[in-house]
Amino acid sequence: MLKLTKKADYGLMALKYLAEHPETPALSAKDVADAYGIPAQLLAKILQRLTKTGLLRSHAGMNGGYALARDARQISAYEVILSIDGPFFITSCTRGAKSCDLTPSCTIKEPLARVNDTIAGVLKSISIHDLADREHSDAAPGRDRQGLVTLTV
Amino acid sequence: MLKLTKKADYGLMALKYLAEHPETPALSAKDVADAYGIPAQLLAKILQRLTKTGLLRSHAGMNGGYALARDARQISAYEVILSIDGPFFITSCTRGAKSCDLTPSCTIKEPLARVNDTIAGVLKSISIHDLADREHSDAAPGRDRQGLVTLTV
DNA sequence: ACTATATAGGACCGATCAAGTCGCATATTC
DNA sequence: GAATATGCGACTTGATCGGTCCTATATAGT
Ligand code: SF4
Ligand code: SF4
Repeated sequence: MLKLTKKADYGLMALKYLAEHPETPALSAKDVADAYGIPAQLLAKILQRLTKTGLLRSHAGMNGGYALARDARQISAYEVILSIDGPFFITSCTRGAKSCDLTPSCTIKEPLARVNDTIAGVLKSISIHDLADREHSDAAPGRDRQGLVTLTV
Repeated sequence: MLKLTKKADYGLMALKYLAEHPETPALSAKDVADAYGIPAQLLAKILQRLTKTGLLRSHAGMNGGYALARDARQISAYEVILSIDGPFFITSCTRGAKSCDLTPSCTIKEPLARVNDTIAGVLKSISIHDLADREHSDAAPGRDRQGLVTLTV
């Protein structure tokens, strides 16, 4: 329950890795997979998905690979999860097609929808850059960087 | 991914229902199940779980049933989910026993752990009472009730 | 041209887990 | 003692996740 898929996990790791190597023009799926021990074929498909949704730019052939399509600051964890796992919903209803059959009688779907939005907001407030540049975290200048999320049930 | 189990859903609904009927000494699992169309046997086991974790008080026999063990304000959604679905973790690692085998090389588990805490905080800030008393939401007095959650990746 | 490298993507499989059912034991009230 | 209700474990079914395999295509270097 409420568990991130490993695919999304891997995707985040890969994007972070790409963000940490801005000098290289492109890194292959195998490069990234080897760096962490992720199954190469699996990661390949994940990166393909991220490419199709526009988060990555790919280049086939030798010395090919993937590179971030945007600045790491402009890519949110939410987008990554969305790309890999599809629409983000914590409840079974709101899942377009075959939802929970007691949707009409349910009285908590509205409040839960708000919780859903809140969590989505948290994810949206996290960028790949945030994951990557951990080292300067404490040495950050006066204005501490922190996302404020308001939750009104 | 990141989806609440229906069991937790049902549990929240049931608790809310109990919170809305404070006059009755106890409501049976069947009562609640019929009120929403939840499979009775399934809900029974959920309520038993909630009883075992101390969120509900049960009474067997005729006119028996369940009642909230505490005030609805003192029961958080987090506790409910925890009781029904077990420990709350969005990642596969930190799952005590058989975790992800690339835990050592993973570089995002720490940031994700912080996200985990943030989401847990959101859930903790929601009480059964919040789910139940929806009607006076807009008519609330000056100080608007809203949970502030700080997220520092 | 040929080959090595790399992306693109479909088919498939096994393990796990959620959801729900069944059966039986126990407690309580009438 | 019958009706009601909790308590609890075993079980079945279906979906989803994690992962593999196989093929097609694109590109760079020799
Ligand atoms: S309808 Fe109510 S019970 Fe069914 S999934 Fe949505 S929230 Fe959960
Ligand atoms: S170790 Fe990294 S990859 Fe494995 S589960 Fe934890 S976070 Fe996800």
